[in-house]
Amino acid sequence: MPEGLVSFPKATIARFPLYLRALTEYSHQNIVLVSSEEMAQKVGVTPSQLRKDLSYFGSLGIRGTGYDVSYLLMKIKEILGMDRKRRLGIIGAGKLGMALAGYSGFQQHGLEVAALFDTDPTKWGPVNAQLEVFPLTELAAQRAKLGLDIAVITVPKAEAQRVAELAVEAGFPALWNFAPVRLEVPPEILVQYEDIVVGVLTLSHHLARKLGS
Amino acid sequence: MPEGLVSFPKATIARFPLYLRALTEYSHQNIVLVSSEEMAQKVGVTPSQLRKDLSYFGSLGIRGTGYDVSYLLMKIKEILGMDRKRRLGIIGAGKLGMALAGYSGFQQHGLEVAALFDTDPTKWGPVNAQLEVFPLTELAAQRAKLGLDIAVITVPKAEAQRVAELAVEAGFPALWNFAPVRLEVPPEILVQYEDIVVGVLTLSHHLARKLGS
DNA sequence: TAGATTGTTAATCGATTAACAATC
DNA sequence: TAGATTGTTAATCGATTAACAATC
Repeated sequence: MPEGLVSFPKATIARFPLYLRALTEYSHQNIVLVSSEEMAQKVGVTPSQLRKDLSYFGSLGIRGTGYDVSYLLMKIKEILGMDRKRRLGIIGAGKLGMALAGYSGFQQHGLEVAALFDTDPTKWGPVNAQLEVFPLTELAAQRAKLGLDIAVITVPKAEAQRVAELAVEAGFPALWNFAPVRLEVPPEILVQYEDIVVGVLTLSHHLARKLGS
Repeated sequence: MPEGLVSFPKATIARFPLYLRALTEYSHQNIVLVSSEEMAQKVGVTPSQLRKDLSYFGSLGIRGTGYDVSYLLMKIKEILGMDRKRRLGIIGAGKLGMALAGYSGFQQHGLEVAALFDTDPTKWGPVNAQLEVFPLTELAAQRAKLGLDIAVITVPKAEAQRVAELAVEAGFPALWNFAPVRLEVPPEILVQYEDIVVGVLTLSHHLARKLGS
């Protein structure tokens, strides 16, 4: 299927990070080939769905044989934009912001926390050898200087909208928002919402139905 | 629509925490009535979708008038199982586990971190006045004693499956898994997966398409 | 060639939206 | 009653699955 300017099912894209992980593991185990059957089972989807998902991006397997692990790994990294390093700027150097800054899982996915920003002067300064908390007023300057791609919003709910607007003005093309509010931004800005409470509340709902309370 | 033993669209349930938040805010602002139009706009869904979602749980509004904020709030809390307090036991007192234990947003959603567990003896003991890290061997005993409902898995990937099995043996009906692996558990056990990297990688994908790299 | 497994089509399933009758 | 807004139906849209032809 030719690519062109089409966009792909949201649900498909959301499964690619899972495929990525499975393939990384196969690669570490020196497994060279996998079938859709085997990999689907590992990831928890149907073989049909796995093949369909991959087919949106071309003919990535070998009929009668399966998928070449390292080739597919490369393609999926490309699809997820991991062939180029993405730099994150975290706005809000509170508990959550600092916890994210210290998260070790980003690196292996081509992501790097390159700066933090805060309005509180007591927080300004180096965090470690590679990382510094800057005044929020330096957002635009540091975005350009450090080549930041994604603004991570970890400020309190009440400040999230204002901070989002600052990030847009500063030239960020994408926002990753941890504040539990809907952001009003121009349509060309990409926004990803992250909400820790949604998952556990749906669990709570199912628990209530299951236990009858 | 009568309830019976039917289950509701997953996507519908996932939107209820958003409705909950909007209603909580209206309530704080002493707003008594809202229309589906107004509330949908705030949450970022269509009015049709909001009304459809609510309609699965009965006739919760007043035709010609709108929805009574406090009544709807009560119903949604009920639907999400928030009428009863849910107690969480966090397995893995590492960085992530401790960060979750300190998260202040749980309380207002009827959730409470009531215990932590770890195999490392240097971590055992009180965290603060209300919270203690227990040896993992005490999982079953403390689950029963403290009335824990949900096991939160924050151990490294390699240990997640083993820990999940221990939690099931200990009698937990639900698991909230932060380790990036699929868990094999009996079908009656509820499992919710949480994966911080999925969101930002889909953002990275869209960014790659948007910027052409 | 025979066996295996992909890539793709068509059928099915589920979720969203638009429109409007019901009713406050 | 007239105006407003819900609850619900039917149409649309999108995603998943099953089946199989293509092909290694």
